[in-house]
Amino acid sequence: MGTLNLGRFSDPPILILASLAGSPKHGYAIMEDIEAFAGVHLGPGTLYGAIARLEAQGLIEPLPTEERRRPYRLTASGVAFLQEQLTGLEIFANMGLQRLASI
Amino acid sequence: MGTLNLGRFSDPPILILASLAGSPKHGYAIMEDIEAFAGVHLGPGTLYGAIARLEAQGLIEPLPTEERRRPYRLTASGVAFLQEQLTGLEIFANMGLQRLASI
DNA sequence: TCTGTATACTCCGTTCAACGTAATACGTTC
DNA sequence: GAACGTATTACGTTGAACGGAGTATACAGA
Repeated sequence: MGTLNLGRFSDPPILILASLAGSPKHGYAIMEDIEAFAGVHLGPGTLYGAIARLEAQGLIEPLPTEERRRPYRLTASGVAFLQEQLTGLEIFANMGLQRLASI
Repeated sequence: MGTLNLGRFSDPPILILASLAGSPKHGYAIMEDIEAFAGVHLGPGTLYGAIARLEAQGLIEPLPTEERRRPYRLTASGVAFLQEQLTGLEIFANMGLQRLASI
C-alpha cells in the first residue's frame, strides 16, 4: 500500500498533531488515522503517553468525554506549532532531495 | 537566522545523512553543516553516536583518515534510504499543511 | 447465553537514542 | 604559553518510545 514509511522520523507527537489537524479525535481514532495515512502503528503506551505530554504542553486540549471516548483538538498554539514544524520539515525535505539529485 | 527549528523532528541520523548528501564530510564538518542549514546543534555524544550507528547499518562508510579527520560518505543504500525518508517526509508535510489550511 | 471481537483506555517495565559534560590532543594565533 | 579552534573519545543521565498485560464496555453471531 502507499505507506509513507517514515521510520524513526515518525515522531509520534507530530503524527498526532497532524491527525488532529484533520478533525478532533479520541485516542483510538487517532491511532487508526495515523495507521491509515502514514502506515505507522503506535502502541497504546506510545500513543496515550504522547497525548498526555501534548496536553501538558498546551498543544492539544480535551473535549467533553462521550461514552468512553476522550476526544482532543488542537489549541491555537498547537496549530501554530504544527504549522511551524511542517513548514520547516517541507523545506528540509526539499533541500535534502535537491542535494540528493546532484549526486 | 532562517533556522528551520525542526524541534524533536530534528532526527539526528537524517540530518547527518542529508548533510552527507551534499558531499562527504568528517564529524566536525557535519556538525557545522547541520548547524548552518537546519539551525540544529548536535553535541559530540549525539553526533558521533549517530555516526557509529549509521555506519553499523551500512548507510554511511568511512573514507581514508586524513590527519585527525575521519570523513564519511553515503553508501548506495544510504542514498536509497535517505531518498525514501525525504520523499515520505515531503508527502507527510504537504498533507499536514493541507489539513491545517482547511481549519 | 456464551464466545469472540472491536472499541477505548490505563498501567507497567524496559530499552536505547539523545544529550550534555568532561576530557584529550593537535595546530595555530595572539 | 595562554587561549582558541579543530576533532574526536568516553561517560553518565534522562526520558520518549515501545510493547505487553490488563480492564472494561458493547455488540454480533453461534
